[in-house]
Amino acid sequence: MKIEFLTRDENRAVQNEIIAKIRDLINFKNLEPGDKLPSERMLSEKFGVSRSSLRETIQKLEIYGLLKSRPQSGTFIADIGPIAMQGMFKDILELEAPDFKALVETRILLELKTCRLAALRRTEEDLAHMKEALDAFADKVNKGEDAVQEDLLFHLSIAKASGNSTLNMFMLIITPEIITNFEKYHVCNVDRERLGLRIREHEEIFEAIKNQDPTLAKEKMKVHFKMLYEYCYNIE
Amino acid sequence: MKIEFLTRDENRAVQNEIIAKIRDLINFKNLEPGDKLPSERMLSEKFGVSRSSLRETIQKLEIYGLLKSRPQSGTFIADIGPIAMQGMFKDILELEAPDFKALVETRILLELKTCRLAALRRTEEDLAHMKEALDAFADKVNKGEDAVQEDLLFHLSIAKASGNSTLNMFMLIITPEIITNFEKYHVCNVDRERLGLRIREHEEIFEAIKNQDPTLAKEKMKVHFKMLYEYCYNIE
DNA sequence: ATAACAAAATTGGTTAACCAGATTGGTTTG
DNA sequence: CAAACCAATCTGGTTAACCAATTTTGTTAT
Repeated sequence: MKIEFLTRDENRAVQNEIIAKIRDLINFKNLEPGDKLPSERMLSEKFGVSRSSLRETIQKLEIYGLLKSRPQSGTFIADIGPIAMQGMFKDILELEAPDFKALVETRILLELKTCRLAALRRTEEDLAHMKEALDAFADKVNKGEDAVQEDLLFHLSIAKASGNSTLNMFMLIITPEIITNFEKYHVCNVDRERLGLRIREHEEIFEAIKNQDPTLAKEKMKVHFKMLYEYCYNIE
Repeated sequence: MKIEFLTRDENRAVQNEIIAKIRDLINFKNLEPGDKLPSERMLSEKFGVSRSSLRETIQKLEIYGLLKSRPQSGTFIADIGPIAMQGMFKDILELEAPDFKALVETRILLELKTCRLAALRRTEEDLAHMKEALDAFADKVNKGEDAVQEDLLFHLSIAKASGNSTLNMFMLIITPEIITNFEKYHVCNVDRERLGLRIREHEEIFEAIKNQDPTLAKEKMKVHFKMLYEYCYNIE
């Protein structure tokens, strides 16, 4: 158990060292945006790390948009300029692991937006998808079973209906962590009455989106979160 | 040029195939949360793909929180339950590439929040960091040079001051794409008078955060974005 | 029968050799 | 002299062999 975290941290530390070395290389050699980085072989030798570790790190920096690898050609520096590049590197290296509070805070922010956008943009297909998730949640609750998963899937169906793939992606990234923390802190263990209320809230959100009323949808989502919010903050 | 996108899409397509195969495996074999996936060697052979491709895919699914690799032990399925698992897989596979509109929309949402949080939580260190970025921006503008990078770095310093590492991470992810699109569409090419106004807006945001006035900070940020917003929407 | 231990097999991670396509520099040809 | 072409070289991607730690399993001693 402890070892897992240790190796993870070690791994992260190694990767951060490589990131710092790449930053220094770009800085020192005055590499301009669009320039080609030295080949992976050269870099791995120069840095004294395995080529696979280096490739892994490059892939991470590709996610952050700082590098672009082109097959059989080379790895290139993104066109964001040297100053932004150095700033981004600094921030990425200093970035710390998210805590539960940050996750919930972010989730609420994202969902109030996706909800509103979904009301504006949802297609018939989106509605069908949402309805399906809604029914699955209600069924599970009525059976008296745990329904955290179905709950979250309904919210994800809203994110999808928002038509904003960036917001959708962000919701997907935070959702598993949210679920595990919910189960960990037993956020889901609420009484039957409250769960029935939860279904109604979902239905009201769904109806607002169906009727293309963004203001109402957001308002209903806010109410939905209000209970969750105070429940979460009681834990900490 | 065209080839780059082709190979990227091909790569993505291959990865998505592997993701689908992993999903089917979990589904078909009724693997429970916490269960161990077959070894990388077995999977790569079974799927008919290279082990490195498989590892790459596993790493991607680790980012989304669906899998957890433990050295010398195995790859394990996250504790989010089978239903959430299948839903997540579906959404990830259907996720499409973000467009500029989605990026700007997301950015504005994130920044109105980070700005507010920064006003509540900023430390003295954060303030110093922000002030530095602010001055760098003003200097560059006063010299009549392009200052898109400094502009964005000021905004990133606010994200950092928000004390929410998830929001900070999301800002880091979208920023490079924002910069390149800004330069592509020449969003930065505005007249001197407007740039002077931009500096004042930054200063006002900074002051509001310094004075720990979240409402004012958000309001000032909203004004700041109003100009940007209408400018962006004129392009499309 | 059970607990302790050790050896063998299995694991993700690493390294090194290999591949196909892109780049480049020199040569040829109009 | 310039443009076209071709082969040598360099690239990221792939494959296969290797490593160290872990897990399992069989054996032994109590």
